[in-house]
This record gives sequence, structure tokens and C-alpha cells, in this order.
Amino acid sequence: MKINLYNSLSRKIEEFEPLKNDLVRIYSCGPTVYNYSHIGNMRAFLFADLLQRTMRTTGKYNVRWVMNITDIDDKTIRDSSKGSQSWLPQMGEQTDLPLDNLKKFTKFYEQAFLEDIAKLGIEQNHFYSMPHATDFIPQMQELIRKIYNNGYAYISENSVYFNVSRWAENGEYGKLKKIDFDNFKKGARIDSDQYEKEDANDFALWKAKKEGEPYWEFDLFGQMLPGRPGWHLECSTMEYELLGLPFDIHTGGVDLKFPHHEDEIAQSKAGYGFDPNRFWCHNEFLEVEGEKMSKSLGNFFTLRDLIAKNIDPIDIRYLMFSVHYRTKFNFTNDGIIAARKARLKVQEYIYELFNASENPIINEIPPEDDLLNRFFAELSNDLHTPKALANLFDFINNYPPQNLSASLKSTLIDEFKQINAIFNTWQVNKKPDEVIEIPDEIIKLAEERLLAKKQKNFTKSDELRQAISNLGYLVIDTKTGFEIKVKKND
RNA sequence: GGUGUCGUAGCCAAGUGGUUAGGCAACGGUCUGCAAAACCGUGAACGCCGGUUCGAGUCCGGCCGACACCUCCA
Repeated sequence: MKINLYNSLSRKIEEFEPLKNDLVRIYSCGPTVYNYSHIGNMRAFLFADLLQRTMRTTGKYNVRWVMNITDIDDKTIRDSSKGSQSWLPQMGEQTDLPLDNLKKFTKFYEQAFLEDIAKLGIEQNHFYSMPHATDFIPQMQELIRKIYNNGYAYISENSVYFNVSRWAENGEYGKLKKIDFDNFKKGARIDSDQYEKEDANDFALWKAKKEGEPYWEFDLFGQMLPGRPGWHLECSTMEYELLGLPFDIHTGGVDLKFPHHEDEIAQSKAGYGFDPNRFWCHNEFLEVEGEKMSKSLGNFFTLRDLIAKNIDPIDIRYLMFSVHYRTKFNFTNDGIIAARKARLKVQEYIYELFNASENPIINEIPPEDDLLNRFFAELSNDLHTPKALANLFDFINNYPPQNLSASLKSTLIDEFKQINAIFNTWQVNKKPDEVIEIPDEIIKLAEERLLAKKQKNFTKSDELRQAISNLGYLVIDTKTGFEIKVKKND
């Protein structure tokens, strides 16, 4: 099925067609590993995962997905430096070598990141590569040489800057976002880092070495410039090295449109001579209880915070997909509860499909009601997951599993497997037998209750049920006796 | 100040000018000694004021409100 995608460049939904055969090359701006990822970051990664899975399953394309790990920047340097408050014992011992400290520090948070995305249902084997910025230093230097040679870079105080105003003369700057340079916010910081630029709009390609910071040697046509790469440069370089230019799709959060992605375009074009990619896809931001997530408001959550509150990461995945990626997402406690219930409703439906059929009433489903078609049609409509889910629920409500013939159920199981290849929020198999250990004490109480119930001593019966409940179990009456379940926190 | 997004029922969230989006919650019913679960059913909405149109949640204008970006934040 053809996929239609919103392209930030044209500000329109366009039909997607791979540039090279049936291969879709996707680059996603990944994490800067200086801390645990928060749920806002998670939205961006889940969006990228949704996109690449849709390309594989709905579009039937081959996918080459790259997500970078930024393991060198101001924050990683600051927090890994000797004596930093952010250094944790689990990272090991700090040494006198800044680069060594940086590696230990970023390795720690990279590991945490990989664990987090795994919990969110993002599969490691879907990545073609997760490159580290620090593994591409020579290639980045090569790109700087190209840009410099082409006249769009200059050296100042041993740093190298991109000359934006020179580049902007060709009308190639401001493709993603219109920026009115004469009307910058009053009082905005003109120069947030402490390097010397000719113009406030210019950005660093290479930052001069500072005392106590990690650095690499750099020979720029005879000028020795020890230092480290600028942020935008790493993406441009790794895209070129791993995917080739131009590739198909670049993803990231809306906040990255400017300056990060705008600068990426400028660098790639000024250095390699190509626009980096054809589609730019940006996910909207996430808010918490209607407010911007921030540490000062106390509504800043990492995935780990939420897991500690007994929230299932798969419910977060489902919740994120219940909202379209280009609208602001309001993360709420009620929302996560609703998402869980909705998800489990579908799960129960799937389990029911594996039950042996009796007295089927429905033997066929009209083509216009076909589940997979209706689901995929919405995914191909700019990844419209909320509508896809609405269609799914509509289907479930219209076709209860006990009414379906065995062959229909088997077809549906197949369709759910494909749906789940994208959503990855369900178990498409027979309901596993719950193996739960019920303490003898509880069983004894339940038997006592059953006896009281049979004797029609309902006061005692209800008291015993309450007592069992207080111990964390639910007793449920069945035709033959009772069933005991572990009480859930939600 | 510049650029842009958005205001839809108790909550979340779709809506491409024209017949019920969907989910959660709520309410009623079936079942049960009572429950739980499940199933069936029900109601309720388009920020405000104008305009265009046979017809506006949808298009246009104004107002009010929320939010984002504006130099290293997903």
C-alpha cells in the first residue's frame, strides 16, 4: 500500500516513493546520552518506530533505519568532567583523561537508553545502525574541509564556524522554518556559548579545545585546530556515511526544525553538494497534565519514574499511538488508565480468537469492513493511528469472536499479527494460563467463605471476602465454586 | 516583537461543508444472595462574535484563551 506522509518542507501531505528501488532510508535524531530519557524523548523515538514499522509492514518496503547516539556535546562534557555532581558510582572511577570519563559516562546512559526503548517495544534488530558521534570524527573533519574549501566556513579563535549569511545569499536557508533574523526575541541570548563568531546566526562546525575537555587533533589545510565537533555536524556526517545522500526520511521533534535541521541542510548542501533527504517528518511535543514538562513544575518524568509508579511501558506505547503524532500530546494519569483498559479490551478479543468456535453466525465479512484494509488505510494516511484504532474498535464491536466461524477467526489472527507488527502492543497468541501462587491461607479463607455462602450467611461471606481483599486477593464466584485473583494496583 | 500550532461532551481524542468517529468514565439493563468480570443499551460537544453558503465543528474576518519555536531542547 502506498504511504502518504506530511513533509515539513512542503507543509503538505505527499505520496511517499522511495528514492532507490524499494529501499527506505530513514535517519532519526537520537538521544544525547547525558541523562535518562524522559517521556517527551520517548514520543520522538516511538514516532520513528511507528514510521519505520509502517514502511516495512504497510508499505512492504525494505527499511534501513539509523538512529544516532550523541555522545559528545556541552552537557556530556560538563557532566562527565572531573568532580561533576552528575557522576554516579555505577559509572566507575573517574580518571585524569577527559575522553575516558566522557566515554564511561555516555556508555552508562546509552545502556539505560537501550533498555528503555526495548521496554517500549522498539526492537534492536530493526536498526541498521546506531552510530556514535565520536566514532566519526575523521569523517566530520573531512566534511568541514569540504565546507571550508567551498567558502562557507571560517576560522575564529581556533574554532570553525559556518557562515550562514554567506550561505543564505543563495536563498537556501530557512526551508524548514521561516526565521526573521531582524526580529529575534528581545533580550534573547545572542551567543550562548563562549566562542567568537562573526555573526550571531553562524554556528560552530568545530569547537576549539578548552582546558580539561576531551579533544581530537584536526589539521585544516595546515592549521592545527585541536577541538571537538559541533552538534549539527555529526548528523550530517553520519547520514552521508551510513545512508548516502539524498536519503528518504529524516525524523525528529518539532523543536529541532530550527536550528538543528536547518543547519544540517546547509552543511550537507554546502559540503557534499546534496540536500540530505527528501522528507522531513517532525513529531509534536508532549505536555503533562496540560503543562509543558519541566523540572521546575515537578511534572518531568523519565520512563523509569513511570515504571516505578507501576505503569506498564507498553501502555505508554499504546497511549502515544492513540494520538496523532503531529498534534500536541497531553500525558495524563487518567489517560494512561484509559489506554491500558482499551488496550486490554483488544487483547481479550485476540485471545478469544484462539478459542474453538461454536455455532458461528458470521461466515464472512464484507470487503468494506475488512479489518486489515481499514487499519492500514489509516496508517498510510500520514500515520493516522487514532483513526486506525477507531476502525479497530468499530470492527471489534461489530464482530464479536463467538459469532465468527473458525476460518474467519484464523484469518483475523493473521491480520492481527500484521497489525501488531506495527503496534507491538499485544500478544497474538492463545491466552497463557495464569500461573499464580495463591497462599494456603487465602485458599482456606476462600473455602470458609464458600461454606458461609452456601449456608446463606452472607454477612460472614462478605466479611471474609473483604478480609481476602485486604490481603491483596480477589475472590470471584463461579458456577462450581470460586476463583482467586491477585488484586491489581490499577 | 517575529513565525507557527491549537481551542470538540466529565476526561482523552478523530473529524477532508451535507446521514452516529473511537476510547475511558457515567447511567440503565442481563447475570449474581450482593459483587467482580463480561455482554447489551443510553445520553451529552464543537471558545466568543460576525460573515460566506440551501447547509459551517469544518471556509473567511475579528476577539478571547492556551501552547511552541526564535542559536545546541524530542
